[in-house]
Amino acid sequence: MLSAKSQYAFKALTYLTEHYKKGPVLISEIARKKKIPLKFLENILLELKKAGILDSKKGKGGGYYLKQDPAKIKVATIVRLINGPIAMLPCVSLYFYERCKNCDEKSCGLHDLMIDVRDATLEILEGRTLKDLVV
Amino acid sequence: MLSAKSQYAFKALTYLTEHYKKGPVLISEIARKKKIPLKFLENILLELKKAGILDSKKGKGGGYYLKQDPAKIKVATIVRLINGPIAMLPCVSLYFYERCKNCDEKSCGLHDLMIDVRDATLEILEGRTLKDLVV
DNA sequence: TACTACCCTACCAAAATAGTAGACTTTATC
DNA sequence: GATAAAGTCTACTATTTTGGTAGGGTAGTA
Repeated sequence: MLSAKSQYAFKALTYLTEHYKKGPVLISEIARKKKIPLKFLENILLELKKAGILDSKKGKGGGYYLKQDPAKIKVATIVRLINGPIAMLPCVSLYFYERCKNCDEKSCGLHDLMIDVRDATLEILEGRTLKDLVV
Repeated sequence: MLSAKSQYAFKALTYLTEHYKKGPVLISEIARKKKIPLKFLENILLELKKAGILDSKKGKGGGYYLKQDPAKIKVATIVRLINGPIAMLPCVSLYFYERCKNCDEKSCGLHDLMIDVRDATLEILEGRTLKDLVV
């Protein structure tokens, strides 16, 4: 399941997508409109900025805005960033790989199955962008 | 990600699948062979028994065994039982549905996306059984 | 230079996860 | 029927993750 943090991130990003190219948006405005705890949202937006998804302007008239075209920001990227691995097992994760304890990957049926699940999931998450989230 | 508990459950079930129709298997044997903490495994097997997946025999010569044909036990069933929801959002879960806070499901892009992810995942998890986990 | 708004570190509480303890019950077999 | 084997059950504890808060620092703009 996506964490609350991830859901907040998507709500904020959706809001910023709707305001793309319309100047910086205040954290407090996003928090109010999307009903997200203000300080928690600050952390999330800062994280997205450090990852290169958002940029910000300080001082009066400042705020956050999308650094790239929302049609170029994949949903998969956001999930990995805020929520962590997409795969159901560490040993089949592309970006967070860890070897399994006590399980030979070459002869593990669960391993093979979870690769299929991962690929099916990625096919969707890699193919959709923030733009697709706005209806 | 699947919890450690879920991974233990699958290891144990795989072992029992390999011993299907060969009489009861000791908890301690499974724990030793699959390197699972004994008491933790006890809880897991008991849970699987209460759910109707396993059955057991008490006393000397006792142990656990699969109640049904491993080719008829879906992976999805086990995941739901031990790990919980398969969907990435409560509002798109078939078995653990909960309404979203502050999100109208009819106009939520994330909602629609996650339904697609859920269906792609289920297509695989509902189609494979314990038998498929044994290579 | 004062105000605004993001930046940053640290902290805290609650919930979920992982694992343990120990007493109890049932059953096979000698 | 005694005994030992083996699952049953309740409860507890420790650790990690998650969700959220506090408050001062820093930079930009008018």
